[in-house]
Amino acid sequence: MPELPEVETIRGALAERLGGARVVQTRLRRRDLRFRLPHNFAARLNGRRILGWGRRAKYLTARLAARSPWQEDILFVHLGMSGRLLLRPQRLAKQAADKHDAICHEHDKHDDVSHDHDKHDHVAWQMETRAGPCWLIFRDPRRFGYLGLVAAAEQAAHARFRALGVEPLGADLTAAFLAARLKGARTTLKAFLLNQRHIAGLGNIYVCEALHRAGLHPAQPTRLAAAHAAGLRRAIRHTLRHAVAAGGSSLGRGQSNFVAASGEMGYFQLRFRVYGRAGRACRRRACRGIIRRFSQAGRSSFFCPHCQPAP
DNA sequence: ACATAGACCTGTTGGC
DNA sequence: TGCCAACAGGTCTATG
Repeated sequence: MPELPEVETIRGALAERLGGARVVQTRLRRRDLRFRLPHNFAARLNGRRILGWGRRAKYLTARLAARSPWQEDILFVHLGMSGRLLLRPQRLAKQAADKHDAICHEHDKHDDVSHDHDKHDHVAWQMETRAGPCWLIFRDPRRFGYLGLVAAAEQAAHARFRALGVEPLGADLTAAFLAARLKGARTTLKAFLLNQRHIAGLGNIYVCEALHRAGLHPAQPTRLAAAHAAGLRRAIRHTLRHAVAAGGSSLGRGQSNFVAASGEMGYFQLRFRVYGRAGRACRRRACRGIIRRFSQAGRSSFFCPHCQPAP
């Protein structure tokens, strides 16, 4: 789910709903996420006000007000593959929490929201907002996601952040920068764009989409593609901006895997040009190509053989 | 420096 | 219907 557009969509929703909120309490159900939760995690959060919600690459960040004698901290959230953040009104979430704590009787599995707790809800925060109390829930079945805390002044140097490349929608991603990095790399476009050390925030979906928009084959060597840096840059930014405007993507049928904080979901998946469309017609006007899928570094790549000629 | 494979987890889907 | 294999938005590590 969560590539840059999804995280950005969640950030926007949280900023709206939880801007200036105060953490009342933190409930932990399991600490063994991809990385273990920090010690004193709950104690370091409880009582603090959230000054703002941000995003760096695929990380969601919350800036926590200084509490003497400490300084401002950053709470960061990586959603991994299956992570979600859910907002629940106080009453419903309390029922869910109590029910969960009461050690799992069998519970009915239909869609009654008042029973909508889940065995994969690992962390829950009770928040006091302008509009009243509510719960923010971190749910992640696969537990590839994780949370962390870092002093605001040390964020950039933190192990999870220091190696990250430029923001794809930021001013640092210039054609010249991209061309230089492409020339210096000895790999394929697909691997290059997935590598967060160059550009941070793209994942499998948006790399496939951006390469199609740019007319470049995912297996093309980066050195040969350096001449197309300007077009590739444009395609990346175009793809991401459209996806953010559409509220990100939600994959899976019936039940969305991406639910923004307030419950709405993204619609960009309706506009995929290549991702998940193997065997279907290319969507570019007047193109008769059929989308193909192949495996690259263990991940699926999708491309149109007409628009993206083999290297 | 890079490619590949495997690891970490659980859930869903498609074929037989 | 059941069972099983393949696959899924992401890193991270080990090995060649």
